[in-house]
Amino acid sequence: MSKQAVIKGSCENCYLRKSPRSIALGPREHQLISRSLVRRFVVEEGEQLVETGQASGVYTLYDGSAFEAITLPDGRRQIVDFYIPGDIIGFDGIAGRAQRSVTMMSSAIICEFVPDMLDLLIEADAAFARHLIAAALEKARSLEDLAVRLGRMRAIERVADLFLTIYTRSAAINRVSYGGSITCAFPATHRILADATGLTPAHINNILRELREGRIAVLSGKILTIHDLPQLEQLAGTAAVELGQRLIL
Amino acid sequence: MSKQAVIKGSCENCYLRKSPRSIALGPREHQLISRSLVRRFVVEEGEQLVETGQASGVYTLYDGSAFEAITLPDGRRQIVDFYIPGDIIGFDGIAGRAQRSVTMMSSAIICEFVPDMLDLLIEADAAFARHLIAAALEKARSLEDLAVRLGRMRAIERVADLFLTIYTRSAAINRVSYGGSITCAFPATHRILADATGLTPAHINNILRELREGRIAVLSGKILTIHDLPQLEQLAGTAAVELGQRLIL
DNA sequence: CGTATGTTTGATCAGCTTCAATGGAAGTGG
DNA sequence: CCACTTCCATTGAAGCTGATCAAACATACG
Repeated sequence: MSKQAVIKGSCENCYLRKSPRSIALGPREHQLISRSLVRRFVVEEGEQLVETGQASGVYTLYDGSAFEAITLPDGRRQIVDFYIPGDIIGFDGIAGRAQRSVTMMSSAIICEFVPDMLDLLIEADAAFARHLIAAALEKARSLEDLAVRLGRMRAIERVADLFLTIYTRSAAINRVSYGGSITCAFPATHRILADATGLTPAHINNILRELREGRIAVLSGKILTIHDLPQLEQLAGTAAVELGQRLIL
Repeated sequence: MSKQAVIKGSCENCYLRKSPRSIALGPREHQLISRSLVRRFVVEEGEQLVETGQASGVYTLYDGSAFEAITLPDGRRQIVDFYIPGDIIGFDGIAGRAQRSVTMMSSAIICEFVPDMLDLLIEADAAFARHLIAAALEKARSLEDLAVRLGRMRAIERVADLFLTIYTRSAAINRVSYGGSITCAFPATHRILADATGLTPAHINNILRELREGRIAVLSGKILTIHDLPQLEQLAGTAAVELGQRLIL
């Protein structure tokens, strides 16, 4: 955690808010958000945002990508969420929770807010409280999907489902390019994929080859390329859905 | 869904609220809750609370036990949550979400509230909004634990972890008896255990035998008996924690 | 009693893990 | 600019965990 930067402008004009899927907020909320912003800083690839057990604030991922993992006493690790630009990190209090960590998959820019910002916003506006509840429930929903993936899918289905999720979420923030094939950023190593799908890196490698040779999807050079979306959807057992609006701080 | 019953008394005096872990509410909240209660009715073992795709209200499980499951197109099923008395069902809108169902594991009594009760309460009181957010985040937290169980634990650890969770949550509502061994209600079939742990009924049976012969825990006659809590905790990789306060509607 | 549902057991097998070794790519210091 | 290091991807052999399938048994229930 390093390199504090100068903050220019207000959060109201944040580029992340330009998205049509960004929930509209009132002037009071904008003011509260801007005032709650503490700093914006860079976290390098591989570094963790919050060291275990430390107090922390609320963050948003301004740019870059990251994952949240839970580690068992013997070192086994389960990745429970991926973060992309615009996502709120730590509003569920990662800091107080042992063995939970957020690690950058690329060099990232983080906005840090004061720890009690959410309380202030809830107090200020019932509509905002509803947005926060919606955000929390959306997190729960995606964790339920993760449970299905881990508990009841075979290896290739798990990877397909993960890829589809990454694609869907990237599309929701306009970070997908459609030039013949669909491509979006996903700087995950095989180990990261393994820890996200409950598999081993060796087997992930087999699955990726299978997807590559089937001309379904390729992960290479930190870029996910989807050649055959219908087939990916069939493997995942779900169609790629358009995501609804989401809260941007 | 059947047998509508007469409702006597207000929610303020609900027996579920007697627990020391029940979050204290103000008079206005009590009034709003009581007024939002539509009916109380019985759902029989094996029946589902919400048929897929139907509109529904918000419920609490007044008595009995249930599970929430997600079903894949080909019939594979993952149980993502268990419910015990006092739990709120459907505040995340199970009704609108395909392939999601809540099934009773025993004959159960359900309190149904009006669908927009939560909005009313959020509007009425910021403190209540915070409780709801806390409840949603607690749900997310337990789903993260589920992900670890499914993704990174071996079979016996998964079952031990599940048993520990059931015990911890039962203890939080005073539904555990400590007579030499620890016992609490858990009317799950092997198939239910299998769908909760990502295993098969046949293998669940092997694991239960192992736990039984190791004098660690026994599941028999809808009762979970824990003979050796420390060993169960070691298998699960966690100590049984005392749960904090929770919202009772 | 007969039926349905759940439990128990065994044989066989597949999917994924484990372990080990090789190769490639990117970064670092001389 | 090269040698060195390090991390990651790739591959293969062997083995284990847990799945699958099938059948017998127990239990509850109408």
